[in-house]
Amino acid sequence: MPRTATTLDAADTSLRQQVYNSLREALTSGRFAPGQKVTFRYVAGVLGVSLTPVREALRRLVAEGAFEMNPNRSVRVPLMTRDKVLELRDIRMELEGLAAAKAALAATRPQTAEIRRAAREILVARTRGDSATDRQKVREFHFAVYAAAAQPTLLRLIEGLWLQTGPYMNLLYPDFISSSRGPAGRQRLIAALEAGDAAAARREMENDIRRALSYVAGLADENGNIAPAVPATTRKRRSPAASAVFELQVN
Amino acid sequence: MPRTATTLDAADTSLRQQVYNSLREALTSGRFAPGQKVTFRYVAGVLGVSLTPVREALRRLVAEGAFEMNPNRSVRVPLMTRDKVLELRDIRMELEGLAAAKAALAATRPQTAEIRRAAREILVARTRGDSATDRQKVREFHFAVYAAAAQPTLLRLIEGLWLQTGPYMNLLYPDFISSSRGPAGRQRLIAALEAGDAAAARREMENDIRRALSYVAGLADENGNIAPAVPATTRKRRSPAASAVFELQVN
DNA sequence: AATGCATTTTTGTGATCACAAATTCAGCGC
DNA sequence: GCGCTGAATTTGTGATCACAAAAATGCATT
Repeated sequence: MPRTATTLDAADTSLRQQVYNSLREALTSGRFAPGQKVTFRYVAGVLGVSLTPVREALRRLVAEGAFEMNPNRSVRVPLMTRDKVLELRDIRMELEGLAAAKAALAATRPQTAEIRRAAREILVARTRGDSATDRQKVREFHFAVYAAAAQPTLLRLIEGLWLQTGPYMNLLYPDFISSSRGPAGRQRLIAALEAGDAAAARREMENDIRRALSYVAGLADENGNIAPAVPATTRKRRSPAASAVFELQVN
Repeated sequence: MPRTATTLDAADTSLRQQVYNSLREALTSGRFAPGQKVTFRYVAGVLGVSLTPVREALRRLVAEGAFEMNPNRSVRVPLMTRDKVLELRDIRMELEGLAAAKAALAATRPQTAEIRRAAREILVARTRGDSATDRQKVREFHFAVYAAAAQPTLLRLIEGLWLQTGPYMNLLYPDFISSSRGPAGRQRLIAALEAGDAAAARREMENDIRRALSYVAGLADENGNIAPAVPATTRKRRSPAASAVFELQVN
C-alpha cells in the first residue's frame, strides 16, 4: 500500500497527525464533495476522537489551502474556479519544473529506476482502463521525481499544491485521460533525467502540468466555476447507512 | 503603521489569530533567536492566554515552516544552513519571479505608484543609515509588487517563504546593505512593470533574490551553519528583566 | 403560500484538567 | 571531577466544559 504522506512527519503517532492523515486521504481520494461543509464535531464523531485533535488537524489543512474557512468561521471544501486553476497551473509549472530540473542533476540510479517503474505501472493501469490506480501511479511517478530532487522545502510546497488540486483532479480524471498524450512526454522526461539535462527535464515537466491544468480550466462554465458543486452538508444525516461520504477509522 | 498580515485573514479577531500575528511579528522582527526553544506555556504566559489558542497558532507556524518541531515534540526556531538558504533562494526566484511577471501584466496605476513610493522610502531610510526601516520598506516594496500580481495563492506561498528567511535576513541585514547595489535594479524593475514587460520584470526580480540569498549563503561556516545559534531556552528565566526576548501583548 | 420574528439547536472558541512522555535535577558511586 | 540512576519537574496531548455567535426551526401574521 503506497504511503500518502511523503514528508518526514512519518513517525508522528499523535492523534492530531492521524486525523490529519485521514482527512488528507479522504480529500485526495474524493470522499469530500467540493463546497461541502465540514464541522469539527462531525469529523470527531466519525473518527471517534475529541474535538481537540480535529481542530488542530483541520486548521492545519485550512492553512495549507486544502480547506477554506468562511468569514462566519465554518470550514468547507473549496470550490474551484477557472482563475484559481490557472493560478495553480502557473505556480505548479514553476515549482515542479524546478524540482524536475534539480532531479536531473541529483537523481541516483535507484531513484531513476523507481521513476521508470512508476511510468511502467501507469501504462499497465491505463491499458486496463483502471483509472483509480492510473491516477495513483501518476502521483507516484511525479513524487518519485520530486523526491529525487532532494529539496525538502520544495517537496512540502508541492505536496500542498497537489492537495489543492487533488479533489478536482480525482473528479475529472477519467475525462482527462482520453485526451492525454502522456506516455511520450514521460519517456522524454525520464531520458532528460538520466542524461542530467536539467533544462529538458524542466521543459517536459512544465508541458505536462500545463496540458493537464489547462484542460481542467477549460471545463469551467460561463461563470468560471468548475464541477457544479454539490453543496451537501454533513449535518442531519439520520439516514441508515449514515456517513458514506467520509468513512474512515483513525488506526 | 504598516500591516504585517498581507493576506485576507485580516478581519479575524479570534485569540488564535492574534497569537499567530504576535508570534509572526516577533519572529520577523528578530525577537526570537535561531535555535531557541519555544514552549506553549511560555508563550501563553507572556501573552496572557490559555494554551488552546497558543497551540493552534504555533502548530500553524510549524506547518508553514516558521518554526520546527523536534521528534521529541518540542518547538523551536529553525536553524539556518547553507543548503536550506540555497533551496529557499531557488524557490523564491521562481515564485517571486512569477509574481513580478504577472504584476507587469496586471499592475494598475495606483499600484505602480505605491511601488514607486516604497522604492523612494527605501532610499530615504538608507541614506539615513536607518537599517530597521530600510528593511521594513524593502519588504513593503516587494509585497507591493506581489500584491499587484493579484494571485492570492501565490501571495500566500511567498509570505510563507519570507517567514522562513525573515529572522535571518533581519539578523544579517546591516552587513548586507553595504554590499548592495539595489537601487538600480529596483528602478529597472519598476520600468519593466510600467512597460508591461513581464520577462524583464521577472529577470530583475530573480536577480535581486539571487544576489541577496547567495550573499547569505556565503556567510555559512565550514559546517554549513549560518548565524552561530544562540541556543537560548525560554525556561527558568528568573532574572529581573525577565523576558526581553519576546515581549508583546495580544491586542 | 410567503414573510418576519422569537426560540431552539448547532457549532466554533477558549479555558481547564488529567495524564504520560520527556527533561531536568540530585545524589551517589567510581 | 565524571558518569550514572533515581526522583521531581516540566511540557505536550487529548478530553471535557461553559459560553457566545451563528444557523435552523417553528409559528404567527398578512
